[in-house]
Amino acid sequence: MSFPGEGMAEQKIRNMEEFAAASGISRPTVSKYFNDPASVRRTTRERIEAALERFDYRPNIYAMNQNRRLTKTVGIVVPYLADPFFAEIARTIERLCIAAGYRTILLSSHGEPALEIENLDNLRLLRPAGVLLAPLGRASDRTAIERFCADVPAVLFDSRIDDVGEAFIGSDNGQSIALIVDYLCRTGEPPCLFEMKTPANPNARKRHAAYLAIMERLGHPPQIVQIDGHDWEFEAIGYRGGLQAIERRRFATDTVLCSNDRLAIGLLAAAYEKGLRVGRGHGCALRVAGHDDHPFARFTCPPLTTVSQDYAAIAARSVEILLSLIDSERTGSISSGKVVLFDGKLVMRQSA
Amino acid sequence: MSFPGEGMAEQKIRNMEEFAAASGISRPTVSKYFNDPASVRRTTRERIEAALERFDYRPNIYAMNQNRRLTKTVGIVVPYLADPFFAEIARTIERLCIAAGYRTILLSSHGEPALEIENLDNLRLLRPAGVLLAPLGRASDRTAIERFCADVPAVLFDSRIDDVGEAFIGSDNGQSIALIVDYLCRTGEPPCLFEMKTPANPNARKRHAAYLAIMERLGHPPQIVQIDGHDWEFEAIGYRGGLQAIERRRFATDTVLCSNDRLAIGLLAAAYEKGLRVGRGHGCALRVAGHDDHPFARFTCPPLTTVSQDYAAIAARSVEILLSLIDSERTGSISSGKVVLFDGKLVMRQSA
DNA sequence: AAAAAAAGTTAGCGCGCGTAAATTTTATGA
DNA sequence: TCATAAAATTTACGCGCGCTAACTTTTTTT
Repeated sequence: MSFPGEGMAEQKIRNMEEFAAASGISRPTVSKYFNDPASVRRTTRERIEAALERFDYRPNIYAMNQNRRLTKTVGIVVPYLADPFFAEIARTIERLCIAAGYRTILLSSHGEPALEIENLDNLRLLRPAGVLLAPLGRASDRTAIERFCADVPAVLFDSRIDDVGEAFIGSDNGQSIALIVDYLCRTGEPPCLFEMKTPANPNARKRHAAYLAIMERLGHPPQIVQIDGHDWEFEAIGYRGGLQAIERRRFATDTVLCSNDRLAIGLLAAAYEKGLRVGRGHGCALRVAGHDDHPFARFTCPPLTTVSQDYAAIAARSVEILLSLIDSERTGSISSGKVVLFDGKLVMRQSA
Repeated sequence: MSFPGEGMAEQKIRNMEEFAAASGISRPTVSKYFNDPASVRRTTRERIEAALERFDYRPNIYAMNQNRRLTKTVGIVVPYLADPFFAEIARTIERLCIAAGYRTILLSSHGEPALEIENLDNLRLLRPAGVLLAPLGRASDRTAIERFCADVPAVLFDSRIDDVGEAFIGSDNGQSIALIVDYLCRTGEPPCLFEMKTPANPNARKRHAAYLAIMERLGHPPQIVQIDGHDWEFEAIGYRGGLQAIERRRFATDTVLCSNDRLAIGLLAAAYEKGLRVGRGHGCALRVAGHDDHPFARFTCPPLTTVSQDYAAIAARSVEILLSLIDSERTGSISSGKVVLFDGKLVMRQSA
């Protein structure tokens, strides 16, 4: 029954049964359509889509996921969402997953190992088709993550945990550190490395090692300034550590390479407070470089010279590998611990 | 059958039926327990929890949500997650919801109105118990949000849309702008207002109005510098607009009040590039103040003087109201458009 | 101690969909 | 044209849990 003035407001569709009846197609075929529109005949598809416009029905997610063997959702877990770097890479990943026909669920561990495990436990209940995981790193419960990866197809990115997960996508810290150190040495004094004493992130360790290697190759003695701090508030850590390092004259040269941009932002604030002019011009007392090309690095004073991580590529490749992994899970083929590292690019600004 | 050395590895529990049998309790009672552990007798609860330790069973979320009238999840929608301000307030909200026994699902509209609607559509499918929504503002599809709020208990925060949602929690822009303008006038020249021409956020309009009001009351002519930009990359907008404004000498006084901190961060970068020393000391050409006490405002050069939003209070109150709303939804009582505004506090740093 | 209240048990339906097997219809091509 | 393959349909069952009613047991009250 249709009332004048009600437009398309026909009967309310409550479930797939009713929708199938209204569209003149059997329910199993409609179900097939929703699982893969291309799996039904063109004429059938058109009839369903015509009905779809009239009734705007959408299948019940819970009922779908309860019965499907393969849930059409992928989980995304990042270590610290309040860091715009992770917010942006998560967003890029989300886009790609949705474009591939998956739902997405974004979780942040907020720097807490317990929360990381809780996130994985909760994810497991959702029976996701796959998971993209950027672990906390050192603080992560390796065993728990290993168990999780045994159950769920998982691709790790950003922070590597050796031999965990089906693949790892990240940056080549060796290449990027060599790049920036080489640049700094060519244009001025060799850099000191400014880093946390017990870094949460394994990248920091690789950067440390890469720094030692490149300095040795260039024939300079390594100068490392390690600062305290064990949470994810890197700006605050860099600021406090920077103040101390400046006061105690711990920087052996006038050039500092920070283990990451957020630390550098803190150091810039400390240098400003101490009246040290940062940059490479006349009258500058300090050169400061970072790593990552953080979204805010363009807007520091002075703008931060750094090495970019190609996070668009990291995101794209991570999703690509996960999807193929999900597919091979269905077909039964086996893939193993693939590692993909992308090169960083020098981003020259004013700070060094 | 129990194998030596296997420890607790007893039979695998597949569903609540099996778990109930293993724990010696009937399934309906176990179901009651999972819906509210306090609803069963203490001795029963202890028996269930003992079994829980042996088998680590957890009910199937999809089956639960399919049959429950009230899903134990709340949705959180923020306009732009790459802004640490929203990331942190979202986290605070998450904590509170989880503590209250709810699952949480975090979505970001990423500055795109279409995505905001999509988020709400997807949320609706999840039949959440309630939603905490920080809308995009001007760009939001008011009708769509209204429809959503008619179906789902929703509390709006941060950005108000008049007469939409059951409640709104935010900051008192009138109070906070008066506070900072008054401070700036007492300590130097009266401020110009630095804002976007067509701000995405309704708070910006209220701050504009509040600026006019307080300047009038203090007997100063208002000076407004409006800049172009219509996305959420406020730092970039503030930077470009700041460069132009400085070049064309559009600031009538030496003091600038930015509509928000991210704009201020951009302006600081522009001032630095133009060689304008920012601060309130001798030799400073410009005073810059912001609004919000953004997580990064402490680390700008110079550190940014601003007005803090009490986002802990905003988060707490939003959740509190939503939960009572959900509860009254069950009991049938009716509440109406409550509005709660929190005062800002002056955060004096070095930039003004 | 008996009576009342509370908690637990048994039994069974329903939710909305996936999926498999068997059957019928439609498209393909020689 | 007809045999054959491909697609769609029908039929039927199962997923894991919420929820209710009627009944039984345990606990609390007086």
